Amino acid sequence: MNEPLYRKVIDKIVAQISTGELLPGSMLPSEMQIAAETGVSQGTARKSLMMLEQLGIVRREQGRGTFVTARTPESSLFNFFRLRQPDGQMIRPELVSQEVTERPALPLERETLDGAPMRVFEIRRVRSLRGTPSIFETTVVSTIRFSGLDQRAPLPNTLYVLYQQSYGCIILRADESISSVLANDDTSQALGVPPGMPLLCVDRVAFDIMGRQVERRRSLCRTDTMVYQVSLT
Amino acid sequence: MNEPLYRKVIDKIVAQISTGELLPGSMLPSEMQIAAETGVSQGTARKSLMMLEQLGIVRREQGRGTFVTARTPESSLFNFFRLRQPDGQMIRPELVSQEVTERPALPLERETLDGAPMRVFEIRRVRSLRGTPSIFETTVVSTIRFSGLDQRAPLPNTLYVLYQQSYGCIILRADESISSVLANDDTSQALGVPPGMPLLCVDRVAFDIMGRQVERRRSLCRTDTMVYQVSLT
DNA sequence: TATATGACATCTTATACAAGACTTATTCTA
DNA sequence: TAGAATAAGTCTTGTATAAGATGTCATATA
Repeated sequence: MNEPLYRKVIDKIVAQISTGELLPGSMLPSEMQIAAETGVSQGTARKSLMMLEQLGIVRREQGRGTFVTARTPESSLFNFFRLRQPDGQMIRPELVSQEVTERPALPLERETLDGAPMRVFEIRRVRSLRGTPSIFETTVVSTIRFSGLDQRAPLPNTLYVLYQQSYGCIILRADESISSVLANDDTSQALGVPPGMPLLCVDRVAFDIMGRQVERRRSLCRTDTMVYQVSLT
Repeated sequence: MNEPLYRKVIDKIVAQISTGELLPGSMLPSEMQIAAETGVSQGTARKSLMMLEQLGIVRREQGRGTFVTARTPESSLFNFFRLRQPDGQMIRPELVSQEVTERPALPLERETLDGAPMRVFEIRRVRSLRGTPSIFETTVVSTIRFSGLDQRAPLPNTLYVLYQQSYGCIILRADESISSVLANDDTSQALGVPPGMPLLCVDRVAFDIMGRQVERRRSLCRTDTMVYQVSLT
Protein backbone atom coordinates (compact mmCIF):
# COMPACT_ATOMS: atom_id res chain seq x y z
CA MET A 1 0.00 0.00 0.00
CA ASN A 2 2.95 2.30 -0.50
CA GLU A 3 1.59 3.58 -3.76
CA PRO A 4 1.14 7.34 -3.66
CA LEU A 5 -2.37 8.73 -3.84
CA TYR A 6 -1.86 10.49 -7.16
CA ARG A 7 -0.96 7.16 -8.77
CA LYS A 8 -4.21 5.58 -7.64
CA VAL A 9 -6.12 8.49 -9.13
CA ILE A 10 -4.22 8.06 -12.41
CA ASP A 11 -4.98 4.34 -12.54
CA LYS A 12 -8.64 4.97 -11.86
CA ILE A 13 -8.94 7.51 -14.67
CA VAL A 14 -7.02 5.32 -17.13
CA ALA A 15 -9.34 2.45 -16.29
CA GLN A 16 -12.37 4.64 -16.87
CA ILE A 17 -11.03 5.65 -20.27
CA SER A 18 -10.13 2.13 -21.33
CA THR A 19 -13.55 0.75 -20.41
CA GLY A 20 -15.25 3.49 -22.40
CA GLU A 21 -16.75 5.11 -19.33
CA LEU A 22 -14.89 8.23 -20.40
CA LEU A 23 -15.01 8.70 -24.15
CA PRO A 24 -12.29 10.33 -26.26
CA GLY A 25 -12.88 14.03 -26.62
CA SER A 26 -15.17 14.19 -23.60
CA MET A 27 -14.46 16.40 -20.62
CA LEU A 28 -13.24 14.88 -17.39
CA PRO A 29 -14.75 15.95 -14.08
CA SER A 30 -13.11 19.06 -12.66
CA GLU A 31 -10.19 18.83 -10.28
CA MET A 32 -12.53 19.48 -7.36
CA GLN A 33 -14.94 16.74 -8.45
CA ILE A 34 -12.18 14.21 -8.97
CA ALA A 35 -10.77 15.15 -5.58
CA ALA A 36 -14.13 14.63 -3.93
CA GLU A 37 -14.80 11.32 -5.71
CA THR A 38 -11.42 9.85 -4.89
CA GLY A 39 -11.02 11.32 -1.43
CA VAL A 40 -7.90 13.36 -2.10
CA SER A 41 -7.25 17.07 -2.15
CA GLN A 42 -7.64 19.18 -5.26
CA GLY A 43 -3.85 19.56 -5.50
CA THR A 44 -3.35 15.82 -5.64
CA ALA A 45 -6.03 15.43 -8.30
CA ARG A 46 -4.22 18.16 -10.22
CA LYS A 47 -0.93 16.32 -10.00
CA SER A 48 -2.58 13.22 -11.45
CA LEU A 49 -4.11 15.20 -14.29
CA MET A 50 -0.79 16.87 -15.06
CA MET A 51 0.90 13.50 -15.34
CA LEU A 52 -1.88 12.21 -17.56
CA GLU A 53 -1.37 15.24 -19.78
CA GLN A 54 2.35 14.50 -19.84
CA LEU A 55 1.55 10.94 -20.96
CA GLY A 56 -0.58 12.29 -23.79
CA ILE A 57 -3.75 10.75 -22.35
CA VAL A 58 -5.54 14.01 -21.63
CA ARG A 59 -5.31 17.60 -22.79
CA ARG A 60 -5.81 20.51 -20.37
CA GLU A 61 -7.00 24.03 -21.09
CA GLN A 62 -7.05 26.71 -18.47
CA GLY A 63 -10.55 27.97 -17.87
CA ARG A 64 -12.15 25.22 -19.95
CA GLY A 65 -11.39 21.84 -18.54
CA THR A 66 -9.53 18.58 -19.03
CA PHE A 67 -10.38 16.41 -22.02
CA VAL A 68 -9.62 12.83 -23.01
CA THR A 69 -7.22 12.82 -25.96
CA ALA A 70 -9.15 12.20 -29.14
CA ARG A 71 -7.39 10.89 -32.24
CA THR A 72 -8.37 13.23 -35.05
CA PRO A 73 -7.08 12.73 -38.58
CA GLU A 74 -4.82 15.72 -37.90
CA SER A 75 -3.35 14.52 -34.60
CA SER A 76 -3.04 11.04 -36.03
CA LEU A 77 -0.97 12.27 -38.94
CA PHE A 78 0.99 14.75 -36.86
CA ASN A 79 2.01 12.18 -34.26
CA PHE A 80 2.38 9.01 -36.26
CA PHE A 81 3.06 9.98 -39.83
CA ARG A 82 6.71 11.00 -39.97
CA LEU A 83 7.20 11.57 -43.69
CA ARG A 84 7.74 15.25 -44.39
CA GLN A 85 8.98 17.40 -47.20
CA PRO A 86 12.73 18.06 -46.96
CA ASP A 87 11.94 21.56 -45.64
CA GLY A 88 9.95 20.02 -42.81
CA GLN A 89 6.49 20.84 -44.13
CA MET A 90 3.76 18.28 -43.55
CA ILE A 91 2.37 16.22 -46.40
CA ARG A 92 -1.13 14.81 -46.37
CA PRO A 93 -1.16 11.35 -47.91
CA GLU A 94 -4.08 10.30 -50.10
CA LEU A 95 -5.45 6.81 -50.41
CA VAL A 96 -4.96 5.24 -53.85
CA SER A 97 -6.18 1.70 -53.28
CA GLN A 98 -6.85 -0.72 -50.48
CA GLU A 99 -7.97 -4.25 -49.86
CA VAL A 100 -8.79 -6.08 -46.65
CA THR A 101 -8.28 -9.82 -46.34
CA GLU A 102 -8.64 -12.26 -43.48
CA ARG A 103 -6.00 -14.92 -42.94
CA PRO A 104 -4.47 -17.08 -40.20
CA ALA A 105 -2.10 -15.24 -37.88
CA LEU A 106 1.58 -15.89 -38.34
CA PRO A 107 3.34 -17.22 -35.24
CA LEU A 108 4.97 -13.82 -34.57
CA GLU A 109 1.62 -12.07 -34.85
CA ARG A 110 -0.08 -14.58 -32.60
CA GLU A 111 2.67 -14.23 -30.02
CA THR A 112 2.80 -10.45 -29.93
CA LEU A 113 -0.66 -9.09 -30.79
CA ASP A 114 -2.95 -8.58 -27.81
CA GLY A 115 -5.27 -11.50 -27.24
CA ALA A 116 -3.10 -13.93 -29.20
CA PRO A 117 -5.53 -14.05 -32.13
CA MET A 118 -5.72 -17.15 -34.35
CA ARG A 119 -6.81 -15.07 -37.32
CA VAL A 120 -6.00 -11.51 -38.42
CA PHE A 121 -7.13 -8.91 -40.90
CA GLU A 122 -4.49 -7.77 -43.35
CA ILE A 123 -5.05 -4.34 -44.84
CA ARG A 124 -3.00 -3.54 -47.93
CA ARG A 125 -3.00 0.07 -48.98
CA VAL A 126 -1.18 2.25 -51.46
CA ARG A 127 -0.97 5.90 -50.49
CA SER A 128 0.22 8.74 -52.61
CA LEU A 129 1.93 11.99 -51.72
CA ARG A 130 1.16 14.98 -53.94
CA GLY A 131 -0.13 12.78 -56.71
CA THR A 132 2.70 10.24 -56.68
CA PRO A 133 2.09 6.74 -55.28
CA SER A 134 4.73 6.65 -52.57
CA ILE A 135 3.79 4.30 -49.74
CA PHE A 136 2.93 0.61 -49.86
CA GLU A 137 1.51 -0.25 -46.50
CA THR A 138 0.51 -3.58 -44.96
CA THR A 139 -1.38 -3.43 -41.67
CA VAL A 140 -2.26 -6.42 -39.48
CA VAL A 141 -4.78 -6.41 -36.63
CA SER A 142 -6.64 -9.03 -34.63
CA THR A 143 -9.99 -10.22 -35.98
CA ILE A 144 -11.21 -10.55 -32.41
CA ARG A 145 -10.57 -7.03 -31.24
CA PHE A 146 -11.55 -5.50 -34.57
CA SER A 147 -14.35 -7.85 -35.61
CA GLY A 148 -16.23 -6.74 -38.66
CA LEU A 149 -13.44 -4.48 -39.83
CA ASP A 150 -13.59 -6.08 -43.28
CA GLN A 151 -17.24 -5.02 -43.57
CA ARG A 152 -16.40 -1.38 -43.01
CA ALA A 153 -14.96 -0.58 -46.42
CA PRO A 154 -14.06 1.95 -47.49
CA LEU A 155 -11.69 2.38 -44.54
CA PRO A 156 -10.74 5.96 -43.70
CA ASN A 157 -7.35 7.42 -44.49
CA THR A 158 -6.34 7.38 -40.83
CA LEU A 159 -7.09 3.99 -39.30
CA TYR A 160 -6.43 5.18 -35.74
CA VAL A 161 -9.51 7.37 -35.83
CA LEU A 162 -11.54 4.33 -36.83
CA TYR A 163 -9.98 2.20 -34.09
CA GLN A 164 -10.99 4.83 -31.59
CA GLN A 165 -14.48 5.67 -32.79
CA SER A 166 -15.66 2.18 -33.68
CA TYR A 167 -13.67 0.02 -31.29
CA GLY A 168 -12.81 2.31 -28.37
CA CYS A 169 -9.15 1.64 -28.94
CA ILE A 170 -6.89 4.63 -28.31
CA ILE A 171 -3.43 4.38 -29.88
CA LEU A 172 -0.94 6.23 -27.73
CA ARG A 173 2.47 4.90 -28.70
CA ALA A 174 4.13 3.20 -31.63
CA ASP A 175 7.61 1.75 -31.96
CA GLU A 176 9.18 1.86 -35.39
CA SER A 177 12.13 -0.06 -36.80
CA ILE A 178 13.52 1.41 -39.98
CA SER A 179 15.75 -0.12 -42.59
CA SER A 180 16.78 0.51 -46.15
CA VAL A 181 15.68 -1.99 -48.79
CA LEU A 182 15.44 -2.38 -52.53
CA ALA A 183 12.05 -2.46 -54.22
CA ASN A 184 11.06 -6.02 -55.14
CA ASP A 185 8.70 -6.88 -57.98
CA ASP A 186 5.46 -6.61 -55.98
CA THR A 187 6.41 -3.29 -54.49
CA SER A 188 7.75 -1.76 -57.67
CA GLN A 189 4.51 -2.69 -59.40
CA ALA A 190 2.33 -1.27 -56.61
CA LEU A 191 4.24 2.01 -56.51
CA GLY A 192 5.13 2.22 -60.16
CA VAL A 193 8.86 2.49 -59.54
CA PRO A 194 11.68 0.52 -61.11
CA PRO A 195 12.72 -2.66 -59.27
CA GLY A 196 15.85 -2.03 -57.26
CA MET A 197 14.89 1.49 -56.22
CA PRO A 198 15.97 2.19 -52.62
CA LEU A 199 12.99 2.36 -50.26
CA LEU A 200 12.51 2.97 -46.58
CA CYS A 201 11.06 -0.03 -44.79
CA VAL A 202 9.23 1.10 -41.65
CA ASP A 203 8.05 -1.68 -39.32
CA ARG A 204 5.65 -0.38 -36.73
CA VAL A 205 4.03 -1.94 -33.69
CA ALA A 206 1.31 0.22 -32.13
CA PHE A 207 0.13 0.16 -28.51
CA ASP A 208 -3.15 1.22 -26.92
CA ILE A 209 -3.70 3.12 -23.68
CA MET A 210 -3.12 -0.01 -21.60
CA GLY A 211 0.14 -0.76 -23.40
CA ARG A 212 -1.30 -3.69 -25.33
CA GLN A 213 0.07 -4.34 -28.80
CA VAL A 214 -2.89 -3.95 -31.13
CA GLU A 215 -1.44 -3.39 -34.59
CA ARG A 216 1.57 -4.34 -36.71
CA ARG A 217 2.29 -2.41 -39.86
CA ARG A 218 4.95 -2.39 -42.54
CA SER A 219 5.30 0.65 -44.77
CA LEU A 220 7.56 0.75 -47.81
CA CYS A 221 8.18 4.36 -48.74
CA ARG A 222 9.86 6.26 -51.53
CA THR A 223 12.21 8.81 -50.05
CA ASP A 224 13.38 10.56 -53.20
CA THR A 225 11.06 13.52 -52.69
CA MET A 226 10.36 13.36 -48.96
CA VAL A 227 12.08 12.14 -45.82
CA TYR A 228 11.26 10.46 -42.53
CA GLN A 229 11.70 13.08 -39.81
CA VAL A 230 12.06 12.52 -36.09
CA SER A 231 13.28 14.47 -33.09
CA LEU A 232 15.61 12.91 -30.52
CA THR A 233 15.88 14.06 -26.95
CA MET B 1 5.32 40.73 -16.70
CA ASN B 2 2.86 37.91 -17.22
CA GLU B 3 5.57 35.33 -17.02
CA PRO B 4 5.05 33.00 -14.07
CA LEU B 5 7.67 32.91 -11.35
CA TYR B 6 8.65 29.30 -11.97
CA ARG B 7 9.49 30.25 -15.57
CA LYS B 8 11.90 32.93 -14.42
CA VAL B 9 13.57 30.47 -12.10
CA ILE B 10 13.92 28.02 -14.99
CA ASP B 11 15.43 30.68 -17.24
CA LYS B 12 17.90 31.69 -14.55
CA ILE B 13 19.09 28.14 -14.00
CA VAL B 14 19.37 27.44 -17.73
CA ALA B 15 21.42 30.62 -18.09
CA GLN B 16 23.72 29.53 -15.26
CA ILE B 17 24.24 26.18 -16.93
CA SER B 18 24.87 27.64 -20.35
CA THR B 19 27.47 30.11 -19.03
CA GLY B 20 29.30 27.34 -17.25
CA GLU B 21 28.47 28.70 -13.81
CA LEU B 22 26.84 25.35 -13.17
CA LEU B 23 28.85 22.50 -14.64
CA PRO B 24 27.44 19.22 -15.97
CA GLY B 25 27.28 16.62 -13.26
CA SER B 26 27.46 19.17 -10.47
CA MET B 27 24.80 19.51 -7.84
CA LEU B 28 22.39 22.42 -7.94
CA PRO B 29 21.57 24.34 -4.78
CA SER B 30 18.76 22.79 -2.78
CA GLU B 31 15.17 23.80 -3.31
CA MET B 32 15.35 25.97 -0.21
CA GLN B 33 18.50 27.73 -1.40
CA ILE B 34 17.11 28.35 -4.88
CA ALA B 35 13.91 29.63 -3.31
CA ALA B 36 15.88 32.03 -1.12
CA GLU B 37 18.12 33.21 -3.97
CA THR B 38 15.25 33.85 -6.35
CA GLY B 39 12.73 35.12 -3.82
CA VAL B 40 10.09 32.43 -4.34
CA SER B 41 8.76 29.69 -2.11
CA GLN B 42 10.27 26.26 -1.96
CA GLY B 43 7.27 24.78 -3.75
CA THR B 44 7.76 27.11 -6.69
CA ALA B 45 11.45 26.29 -6.87
CA ARG B 46 10.49 22.65 -6.88
CA LYS B 47 8.10 23.14 -9.79
CA SER B 48 10.92 24.73 -11.76
CA LEU B 49 13.25 21.86 -10.98
CA MET B 50 10.62 19.30 -11.91
CA MET B 51 10.16 20.95 -15.28
CA LEU B 52 13.91 21.06 -15.82
CA GLU B 53 14.00 17.37 -15.06
CA GLN B 54 11.22 16.80 -17.54
CA LEU B 55 13.24 18.70 -20.14
CA GLY B 56 16.21 16.44 -19.49
CA ILE B 57 18.35 19.31 -18.21
CA VAL B 58 18.67 18.06 -14.64
CA ARG B 59 18.29 14.78 -12.80
CA ARG B 60 16.75 14.61 -9.32
CA GLU B 61 17.33 12.03 -6.61
CA GLN B 62 15.41 11.92 -3.41
CA GLY B 63 17.63 12.45 -0.41
CA ARG B 64 20.64 13.38 -2.56
CA GLY B 65 19.92 16.42 -4.61
CA THR B 66 19.46 17.80 -8.10
CA PHE B 67 22.26 17.45 -10.64
CA VAL B 68 22.98 19.01 -14.01
CA THR B 69 22.62 16.39 -16.76
CA ALA B 70 26.02 15.16 -17.78
CA ARG B 71 26.54 13.54 -21.16
CA THR B 72 28.27 10.27 -20.54
CA PRO B 73 29.22 7.94 -23.36
CA GLU B 74 26.32 5.77 -22.22
CA SER B 75 23.64 8.46 -22.14
CA SER B 76 24.98 9.83 -25.39
CA LEU B 77 24.57 6.52 -27.14
CA PHE B 78 21.29 5.71 -25.47
CA ASN B 79 19.68 9.00 -26.45
CA PHE B 80 21.21 9.75 -29.81
CA PHE B 81 22.33 6.50 -31.33
CA ARG B 82 19.23 4.80 -32.65
CA LEU B 83 20.71 1.78 -34.41
CA ARG B 84 19.74 -1.40 -32.60
CA GLN B 85 19.75 -5.09 -33.21
CA PRO B 86 16.45 -6.32 -34.67
CA ASP B 87 15.51 -7.67 -31.22
CA GLY B 88 15.98 -4.19 -29.74
CA GLN B 89 19.29 -4.82 -28.02
CA MET B 90 21.79 -1.96 -27.96
CA ILE B 91 24.94 -2.10 -30.04
CA ARG B 92 28.07 -0.22 -29.11
CA PRO B 93 29.76 1.16 -32.21
CA GLU B 94 33.55 1.11 -32.47
CA LEU B 95 35.68 3.65 -34.26
CA VAL B 96 37.52 2.30 -37.28
CA SER B 97 39.04 5.45 -38.73
CA GLN B 98 38.65 9.19 -38.61
CA GLU B 99 40.06 12.35 -40.11
CA VAL B 100 39.43 15.99 -39.30
CA THR B 101 39.76 18.68 -41.95
CA GLU B 102 39.06 22.40 -41.97
CA ARG B 103 37.25 23.95 -44.92
CA PRO B 104 35.06 26.93 -45.84
CA ALA B 105 31.46 26.64 -44.70
CA LEU B 106 28.88 25.87 -47.34
CA PRO B 107 26.11 28.45 -47.65
CA LEU B 108 23.63 26.14 -45.88
CA GLU B 109 26.05 25.56 -43.03
CA ARG B 110 26.81 29.24 -42.67
CA GLU B 111 23.12 30.06 -42.60
CA THR B 112 22.07 27.47 -40.08
CA LEU B 113 24.99 26.77 -37.74
CA ASP B 114 25.11 28.99 -34.66
CA GLY B 115 27.37 31.99 -35.09
CA ALA B 116 27.25 31.84 -38.92
CA PRO B 117 30.83 30.53 -39.15
CA MET B 118 32.93 31.23 -42.26
CA ARG B 119 34.91 28.06 -41.75
CA VAL B 120 34.01 24.64 -40.35
CA PHE B 121 35.64 21.44 -39.21
CA GLU B 122 34.57 18.34 -41.08
CA ILE B 123 35.00 15.08 -39.20
CA ARG B 124 34.84 11.94 -41.30
CA ARG B 125 34.54 8.71 -39.42
CA VAL B 126 33.88 5.08 -40.15
CA ARG B 127 32.32 3.14 -37.31
CA SER B 128 31.80 -0.57 -37.08
CA LEU B 129 29.18 -2.65 -35.36
CA ARG B 130 30.23 -6.05 -34.04
CA GLY B 131 33.30 -6.03 -36.20
CA THR B 132 31.63 -4.95 -39.44
CA PRO B 133 32.24 -1.43 -40.78
CA SER B 134 28.65 -0.19 -40.90
CA ILE B 135 28.46 3.59 -40.57
CA PHE B 136 30.12 6.27 -42.67
CA GLU B 137 29.63 9.50 -40.79
CA THR B 138 30.42 13.09 -41.74
CA THR B 139 30.12 15.67 -38.97
CA VAL B 140 30.36 19.45 -39.43
CA VAL B 141 30.86 21.99 -36.63
CA SER B 142 31.87 25.63 -36.41
CA THR B 143 35.60 26.38 -36.12
CA ILE B 144 34.73 29.30 -33.86
CA ARG B 145 32.75 27.49 -31.24
CA PHE B 146 34.99 24.41 -31.37
CA SER B 147 38.33 26.03 -31.99
CA GLY B 148 41.26 23.67 -31.77
CA LEU B 149 39.10 20.63 -32.30
CA ASP B 150 41.45 19.45 -35.03
CA GLN B 151 44.32 19.40 -32.48
CA ARG B 152 42.48 17.05 -30.18
CA ALA B 153 42.96 13.86 -32.14
CA PRO B 154 42.17 11.14 -31.47
CA LEU B 155 38.60 12.22 -30.95
CA PRO B 156 36.52 10.05 -28.61
CA ASN B 157 33.86 7.67 -29.82
CA THR B 158 31.09 9.92 -28.55
CA LEU B 159 31.66 13.49 -29.67
CA TYR B 160 28.94 14.93 -27.44
CA VAL B 161 30.95 14.10 -24.34
CA LEU B 162 33.87 16.03 -25.82
CA TYR B 163 31.63 18.96 -26.72
CA GLN B 164 30.48 19.08 -23.14
CA GLN B 165 33.75 18.54 -21.32
CA SER B 166 36.00 20.66 -23.50
CA TYR B 167 33.61 23.30 -24.84
CA GLY B 168 30.82 23.48 -22.25
CA CYS B 169 28.34 22.63 -24.96
CA ILE B 170 25.45 20.44 -23.82
CA ILE B 171 23.55 18.71 -26.62
CA LEU B 172 19.94 18.22 -25.61
CA ARG B 173 18.03 17.69 -28.83
CA ALA B 174 18.68 16.49 -32.36
CA ASP B 175 16.40 16.42 -35.39
CA GLU B 176 16.96 13.64 -37.89
CA SER B 177 15.81 13.31 -41.49
CA ILE B 178 16.06 9.78 -42.83
CA SER B 179 16.04 8.57 -46.39
CA SER B 180 16.98 5.46 -48.32
CA VAL B 181 19.89 5.71 -50.74
CA LEU B 182 22.20 3.51 -52.77
CA ALA B 183 25.85 3.26 -51.83
CA ASN B 184 28.00 5.35 -54.17
CA ASP B 185 31.65 4.62 -54.92
CA ASP B 186 33.10 6.59 -51.97
CA THR B 187 30.73 5.03 -49.50
CA SER B 188 31.00 1.50 -50.78
CA GLN B 189 34.76 1.76 -50.55
CA ALA B 190 34.67 3.19 -47.02
CA LEU B 191 32.29 0.51 -45.78
CA GLY B 192 33.51 -2.31 -47.95
CA VAL B 193 30.10 -2.99 -49.45
CA PRO B 194 29.15 -3.38 -53.09
CA PRO B 195 28.08 -0.17 -54.86
CA GLY B 196 24.31 0.00 -55.14
CA MET B 197 23.68 -1.53 -51.73
CA PRO B 198 20.71 0.14 -50.00
CA LEU B 199 21.81 2.33 -47.10
CA LEU B 200 20.05 4.49 -44.56
CA CYS B 201 20.98 8.16 -44.91
CA VAL B 202 20.47 9.93 -41.59
CA ASP B 203 20.84 13.72 -41.65
CA ARG B 204 21.06 15.18 -38.17
CA VAL B 205 21.09 18.70 -36.83
CA ALA B 206 21.92 18.91 -33.13
CA PHE B 207 20.94 21.69 -30.73
CA ASP B 208 22.49 22.84 -27.45
CA ILE B 209 20.73 23.80 -24.24
CA MET B 210 19.86 27.25 -25.62
CA GLY B 211 18.38 25.75 -28.77
CA ARG B 212 21.29 26.84 -30.97
CA GLN B 213 22.20 24.64 -33.89
CA VAL B 214 25.75 23.51 -33.20
CA GLU B 215 26.33 20.44 -35.34
CA ARG B 216 25.27 18.93 -38.66
CA ARG B 217 25.93 15.28 -39.32
CA ARG B 218 25.23 12.82 -42.08
CA SER B 219 25.42 9.10 -41.34
CA LEU B 220 25.24 6.43 -44.02
CA CYS B 221 24.37 3.14 -42.38
CA ARG B 222 24.05 -0.47 -43.40
CA THR B 223 20.73 -1.83 -42.21
CA ASP B 224 21.09 -5.44 -43.25
CA THR B 225 21.97 -6.59 -39.75
CA MET B 226 20.57 -3.82 -37.59
CA VAL B 227 17.75 -1.27 -37.75
CA TYR B 228 17.04 2.31 -36.79
CA GLN B 229 14.60 2.24 -33.89
CA VAL B 230 12.45 5.06 -32.59
CA SER B 231 9.36 5.43 -30.43
CA LEU B 232 6.50 7.68 -31.45
CA THR B 233 4.07 9.25 -29.04
C1' DT C 1 -25.39 44.65 -30.54
C1' DA C 2 -22.05 45.39 -27.27
C1' DT C 3 -20.72 45.05 -22.57
C1' DA C 4 -20.71 43.47 -17.85
C1' DT C 5 -21.13 39.77 -14.70
C1' DG C 6 -20.88 35.47 -12.43
C1' DA C 7 -20.08 30.53 -12.36
C1' DC C 8 -16.61 27.42 -12.97
C1' DA C 9 -12.50 25.67 -14.95
C1' DT C 10 -7.33 25.39 -14.49
C1' DC C 11 -2.94 27.85 -13.00
C1' DT C 12 0.24 29.75 -9.62
C1' DT C 13 2.06 30.00 -5.34
C1' DA C 14 2.65 28.71 -0.53
C1' DT C 15 3.16 25.56 3.47
C1' DA C 16 3.49 21.27 6.23
C1' DC C 17 4.97 16.87 6.72
C1' DA C 18 6.93 12.24 5.07
C1' DA C 19 10.67 9.59 3.38
C1' DG C 20 15.32 8.68 1.55
C1' DA C 21 20.50 9.46 1.90
C1' DC C 22 24.66 10.89 4.21
C1' DT C 23 27.48 12.27 8.06
C1' DT C 24 28.86 11.83 12.49
C1' DA C 25 28.96 10.46 17.03
C1' DT C 26 28.26 6.67 20.01
C1' DT C 27 28.31 2.09 21.48
C1' DC C 28 29.60 -2.56 21.36
C1' DT C 29 33.05 -6.05 20.50
C1' DA C 30 37.47 -8.19 19.65
C1' DT D 1 42.68 0.68 21.95
C1' DA D 2 41.06 -0.23 17.19
C1' DG D 3 37.41 -1.24 14.34
C1' DA D 4 32.89 -2.35 13.08
C1' DA D 5 28.05 -1.87 13.92
C1' DT D 6 24.42 1.27 15.22
C1' DA D 7 21.76 5.17 16.00
C1' DA D 8 20.83 10.20 15.82
C1' DG D 9 20.85 14.30 13.35
C1' DT D 10 20.45 16.92 9.32
C1' DC D 11 20.73 17.32 4.81
C1' DT D 12 18.00 16.27 0.47
C1' DT D 13 13.61 15.56 -2.49
C1' DG D 14 8.69 13.53 -2.50
C1' DT D 15 3.81 13.91 -1.27
C1' DA D 16 -0.35 16.22 0.20
C1' DT D 17 -3.12 20.17 1.04
C1' DA D 18 -5.00 24.86 0.58
C1' DA D 19 -5.88 29.60 -0.96
C1' DG D 20 -5.95 33.10 -4.30
C1' DA D 21 -5.17 34.47 -9.37
C1' DT D 22 -6.44 34.00 -14.00
C1' DG D 23 -8.72 32.31 -18.16
C1' DT D 24 -13.29 30.83 -20.48
C1' DC D 25 -17.88 30.98 -21.49
C1' DA D 26 -22.76 31.53 -21.04
C1' DT D 27 -26.06 34.75 -19.78
C1' DA D 28 -28.09 38.91 -18.19
C1' DT D 29 -28.32 43.79 -19.10
C1' DA D 30 -27.87 48.33 -21.11
